[in-house]
Amino acid sequence: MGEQLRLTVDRRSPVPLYYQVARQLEQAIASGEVSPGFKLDNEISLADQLGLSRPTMRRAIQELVDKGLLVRKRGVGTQVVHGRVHRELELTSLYDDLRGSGQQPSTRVLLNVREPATAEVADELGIAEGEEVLHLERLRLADDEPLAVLRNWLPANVISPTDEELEGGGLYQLVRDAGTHVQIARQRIGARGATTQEARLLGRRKNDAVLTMQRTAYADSGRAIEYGDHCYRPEAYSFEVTLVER
Amino acid sequence: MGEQLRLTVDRRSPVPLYYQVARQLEQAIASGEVSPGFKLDNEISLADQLGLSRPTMRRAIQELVDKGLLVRKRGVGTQVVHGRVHRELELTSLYDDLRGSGQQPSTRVLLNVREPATAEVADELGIAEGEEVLHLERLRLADDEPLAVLRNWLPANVISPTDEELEGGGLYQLVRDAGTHVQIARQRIGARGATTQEARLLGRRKNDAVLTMQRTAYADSGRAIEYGDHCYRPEAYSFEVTLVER
DNA sequence: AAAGACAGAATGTTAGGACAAAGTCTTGAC
DNA sequence: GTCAAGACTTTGTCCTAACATTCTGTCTTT
Repeated sequence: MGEQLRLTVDRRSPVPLYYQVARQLEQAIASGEVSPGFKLDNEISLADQLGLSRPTMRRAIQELVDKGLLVRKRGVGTQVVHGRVHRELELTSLYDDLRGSGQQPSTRVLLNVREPATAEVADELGIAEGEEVLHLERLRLADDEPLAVLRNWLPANVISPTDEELEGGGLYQLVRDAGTHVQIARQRIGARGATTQEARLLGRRKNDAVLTMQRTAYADSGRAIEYGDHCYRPEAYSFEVTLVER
Repeated sequence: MGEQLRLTVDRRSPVPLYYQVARQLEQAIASGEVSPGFKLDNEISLADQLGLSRPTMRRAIQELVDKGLLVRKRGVGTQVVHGRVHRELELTSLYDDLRGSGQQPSTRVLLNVREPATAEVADELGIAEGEEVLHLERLRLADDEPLAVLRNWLPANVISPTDEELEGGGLYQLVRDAGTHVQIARQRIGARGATTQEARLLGRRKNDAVLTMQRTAYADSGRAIEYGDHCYRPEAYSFEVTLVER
């Protein structure tokens, strides 16, 4: 297969050079322009071809190694990994994920109130028990099929959304629009039997298996922004993770 | 809190300098020697203190930023993140995870045979249907409590373990001992009701919720090394993931 | 013919310097 | 007193350069 990687960089662009190269490489792999096992030219040669220094070229490659798309071996070279490539578990909202995969997401707001934080919520958010928090409960649907029950608690001053705003998009979009940058999130993924309420909302029976996810998200200031306790219909949703040995 | 970070490097060690520094920083954070919100000295000053160049110091810090332990902001500095720090989902075996957390892992071998690959297994391993594979089924216990049912398929020539070897440790250890380096793995995490057999093994009832994980692992050669289909008792096990916005 | 020595090729680590961009704080003008 | 301009601090990007380490294949020797 006459594979030939053609990369370019635009030095007038404000986008970092290593980032430009990484995205093009990623695109070439995702589109199948280069197939699994394809061996890249060595770093120095690639850098020369693009008029870059080796560290910059190396950084671009490293990005994709970290993502699990390329494999490097000392003394040998760099190859495109074998096996299917799929979308990563990223810091995106379920809403955006669904739209990205061609489904039609929608939201039903079940609860949108302010209340004092319970001990559990206060602990997760790192605030005092009883402090006011925004409590949201939403039912997320994909193509009008119930997919997940989303329960979230946010410190009082992060956002004050109307029901309409909640129905029009994802929670993270609202947080970003409010000028808060979500930097890091910790998730715990598990399973349990559905409660009566969850079963009713998801169209299942009580104690049928549901996939659960608890998440605490932090802003770049280090402050906790959101605690979420979600449960998903397992036939319709699963999490994917790629692990790379460094 | 009289916090003072004391780092050292050993230039005679074959361990890379950035790695030495990263591990010490990680240790200091994990042990609580520096508390959340602690502001590190700037990169140049830290590099000077250790007699390192700025790129090396920067790389050490980057490692921890990627792990979600530190947060950097341009013009401001680098801080230890708020919130609890817990063990990462890494490319380690369940066996090692359990031992690391102070529990006593054990294994009961249910099946250890060679058989022709089914279509599903062949597809996951990237081999031809009907090609010989090693098929393992194990029950993993923690402190004599059943924890997970582990089903694995490996290409025929990777390992040939005895039941005793399987009972003495994790699968990945055997693969490593055979000289194969596991480089990357893709995992899909979901949930479903337990089958009759799983329920019996795990001490649950049929259709009780179990947490499931399907994994395909690849060697650094790009060849698939293992396909696993595991299910866990959800009260006893969950997956943790840290997501970092870059 | 097989085993070991050696050279070549590729990535891994480290150094040191320069400038850019973003956030914070001080200073000065109104 | 308030607001804006500018100085300063700190991380972000990029460069050149050198040497180390590991793997592969070849060539020599036995």
